[in-house]
Amino acid sequence: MLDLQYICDHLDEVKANCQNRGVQVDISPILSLRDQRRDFITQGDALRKEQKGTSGKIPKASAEEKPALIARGKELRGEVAKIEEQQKLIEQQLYALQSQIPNMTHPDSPVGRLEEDSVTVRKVGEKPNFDFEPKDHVEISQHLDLIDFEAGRKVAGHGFYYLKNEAVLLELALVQYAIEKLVAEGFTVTTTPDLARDEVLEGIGYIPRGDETQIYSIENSDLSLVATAEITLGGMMKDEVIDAEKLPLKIAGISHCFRTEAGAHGKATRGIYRVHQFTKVEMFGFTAPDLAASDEFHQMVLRIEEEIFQGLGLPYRVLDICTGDMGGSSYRKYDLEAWMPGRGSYGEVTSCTNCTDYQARRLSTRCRTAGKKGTQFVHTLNGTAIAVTRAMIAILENNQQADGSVVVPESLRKWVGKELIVAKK
RNA sequence: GGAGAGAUGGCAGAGUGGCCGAUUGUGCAACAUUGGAAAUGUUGUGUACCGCAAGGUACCGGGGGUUCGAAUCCCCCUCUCUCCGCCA
Repeated sequence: MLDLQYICDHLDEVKANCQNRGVQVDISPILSLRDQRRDFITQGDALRKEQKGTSGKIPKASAEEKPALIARGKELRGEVAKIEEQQKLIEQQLYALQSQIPNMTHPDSPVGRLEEDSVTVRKVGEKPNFDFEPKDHVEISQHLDLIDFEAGRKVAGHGFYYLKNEAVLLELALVQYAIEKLVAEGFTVTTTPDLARDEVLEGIGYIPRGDETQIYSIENSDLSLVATAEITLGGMMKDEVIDAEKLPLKIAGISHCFRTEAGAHGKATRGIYRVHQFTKVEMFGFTAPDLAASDEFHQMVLRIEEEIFQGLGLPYRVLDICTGDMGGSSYRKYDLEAWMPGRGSYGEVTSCTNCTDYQARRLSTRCRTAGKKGTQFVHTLNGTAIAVTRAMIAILENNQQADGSVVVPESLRKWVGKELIVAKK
């Protein structure tokens, strides 16, 4: 979330930003809530001060004075409790309102509401020229016996699937390929929990357990299945104070991602494009709290994402995502969309986001700079290295041959163990 | 799963109802001393919130309770360690 002081001092900018982001929220009560909160704190502090003074006098007081002091102490206890309760109520309202306000936006981000308002920064790679009618990944995987949708539906329902045969090798190869790259780039690699506490989800900007939640939650617990390792990686430094000299922290994680995809019915539901579970390698960064540092990190993450797809030989385009299409935590966001011949269009395969201090404030992840007083909230960034299902669609569809076989990208062959995936007999 | 021990400031480690936001050691910083260093000495050294400031309030794993007053007493939870059992 945004800093309360900042919101109050920049009311008009924040309002305009909400407008650009397509977030409907009336932020005008915030000033009065802020003032009420301050009054309760001031009153509470004064009462507690008197309380301390009163109880402090008791051991030294004479027998005659004591009863009056004790009586006053009792009174004060009640008053303090009353004020604290009111303060808590106001703070809940304040928190609820503050949580609805999205992050501020990079001045260069395109303003717009729709996907189409995002700007294509560049296109890289050549789309394949087929001298036959290209199939989509569902047909290809049926022909090559790579994905069992039927079994997935039977066992876990629509949106679940079994990878089979070379698809399994491809998943493992993609993960290995991404991890090898990230180790070379100086990332600390991890495997993360696939579940996280709700407060961590909220800190990152997800809303578990709401009506429109995208999150699977575990009953009778405060745990939810993660929608991305961004959650578990960002949560790693919750409540920590990092020495500024150690920044930036570059951490990557392998996790499974679970999404209910509520409200996505009828929207590209064919195949493994939109599924309830997939495997992903994610990058995460904690940087010093200044825009120069986090912008630089953001560009690095984008560069790595592009190099990963260049290394796979897949054509893609880079989008500078418009204000209406980024999440609440985002300050700036780029997506990579790979060419997917089966759909005849580009499909999102990665995204990378600079969240500035928006997530860090709620997670209370701070840094200490030598010579600077106090602590500051760090900046956080995240980006996809490989989302296995989406990458696999692009590989199968772009590398298909006239005879129905699929060429394995050269960079994956050492793990897949073959150059060509052909139909089984 | 069973039994026990514990959680205090960067770290170590006192503190069992008021004089404790917290003894002390250590680490760190500044200064003094020195040709320079070691050693030594002095001073300082947490975070958050409210306030223009002076200052104030909160925080001893987390939450609740008892009390005029809680690091200290009571209840619940979490985590760590040791032992036993079980297990991929």
